[in-house]
Amino acid sequence: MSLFALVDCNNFFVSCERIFRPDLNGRPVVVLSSNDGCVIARSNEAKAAGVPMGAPAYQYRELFEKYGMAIFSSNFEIYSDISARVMSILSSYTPDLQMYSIDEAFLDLSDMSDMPDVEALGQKIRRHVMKWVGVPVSVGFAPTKALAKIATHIAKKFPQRTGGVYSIDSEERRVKALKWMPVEEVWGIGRKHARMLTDMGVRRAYGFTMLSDRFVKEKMSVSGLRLKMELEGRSVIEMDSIQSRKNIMVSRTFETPIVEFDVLRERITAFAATAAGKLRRQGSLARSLVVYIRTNYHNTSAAQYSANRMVRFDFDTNSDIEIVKYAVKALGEIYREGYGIKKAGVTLMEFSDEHAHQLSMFDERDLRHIELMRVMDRVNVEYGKMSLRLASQGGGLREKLKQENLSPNYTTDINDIIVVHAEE
DNA sequence: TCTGGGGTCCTAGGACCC
DNA sequence: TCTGGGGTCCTAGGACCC
Repeated sequence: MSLFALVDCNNFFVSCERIFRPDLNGRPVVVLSSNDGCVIARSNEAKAAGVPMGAPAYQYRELFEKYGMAIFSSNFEIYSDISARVMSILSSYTPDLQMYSIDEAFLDLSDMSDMPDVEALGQKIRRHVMKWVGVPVSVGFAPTKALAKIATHIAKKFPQRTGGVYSIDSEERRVKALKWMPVEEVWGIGRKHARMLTDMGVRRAYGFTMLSDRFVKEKMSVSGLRLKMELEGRSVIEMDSIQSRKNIMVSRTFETPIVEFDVLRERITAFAATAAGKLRRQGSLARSLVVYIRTNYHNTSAAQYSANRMVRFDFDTNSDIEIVKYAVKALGEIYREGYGIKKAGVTLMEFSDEHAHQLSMFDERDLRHIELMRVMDRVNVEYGKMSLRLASQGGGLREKLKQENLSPNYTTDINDIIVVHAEE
């Protein structure tokens, strides 16, 4: 019998900001996307005030004002750091941990020698994370990942009754949960499929599991079928760990569209260099990349253009210099004069392990790059990001980003470390 | 005037090869 | 006149996730 726990941080980005601003507990808080464009995290109070997920910030200024909401620009340096601390605590419960996203992880407890008292275990995890990191979490237990998702959903939705921990550990609870769960909130059923299902009169997860396998597969492909099996209690969803990611993407939306090739090249260069740095940090080499550019699709009156180009390298590499060279080449092939490019990005693909890599006789990799990159990464850790960079990448990633409400990097930048005033 | 960034998986069609 | 079938790669798009 399989058993999974899903641990999910509550309103994660907001909770991160509150660690350093405890005065904001109980007050409405929102966190905005890059460029301060739209809302990507809300406290319970902000949700209650009617701020939807993904809301464009400019449309909600009045509401923010009315409720005296605290507004933060997103600070992913802090969030990643807090996330790593939470994950490290969770991994002390089982080595079989799959970080599913920045704020949640599945713990595979199937191999535990004796069946744990899940209620007690869940509470222990909650206290542990709260005490050592200061982030509230919800915990759900179930025999499959999709059911554990629902269990966590229930724990979060009814904190008073569940104490933040819920377990789907009997057929009775499974059916009860599915009969309660709205179909559009089920993990794996998105807008399109939810619409199709409710149009047919299927409004709850339970109704979805009553459909025929054939129908589900035809309309929702094998992913839909796997989901159905999971909801029925058969564990079939496997997940790779975050360490074996298949792509690394760096992209940005520009505040003002970019028309000139030289400006665009500078941005693409910065994206490629940032992606290469991430690649080195996870100890991988890449074999290919995709560069994409597109105009603003919200602006329907302007001429639209979007394109992407894949290039395969002559050899596996993680050098800024090589990767930037290929990215600029790809950009050159898709660039068209006269379009205002609103968003662009670089994705690295086809990874291999840096250390397992065998130098072939025909390997054209310039070995001097390896040492150069090592030095560059070291300098940047010691003296701050972007201290050392390629001349062609301009001001780097943050250039032209609007971030009016950015919090300091309390935990990751020595200059921003929190100061405690002690009184006698 | 303003609308994120980073991922995964699946399917279908065309090119090309034998 | 007749005009296969299987495999792989690439591209593009759709749907979903947090």
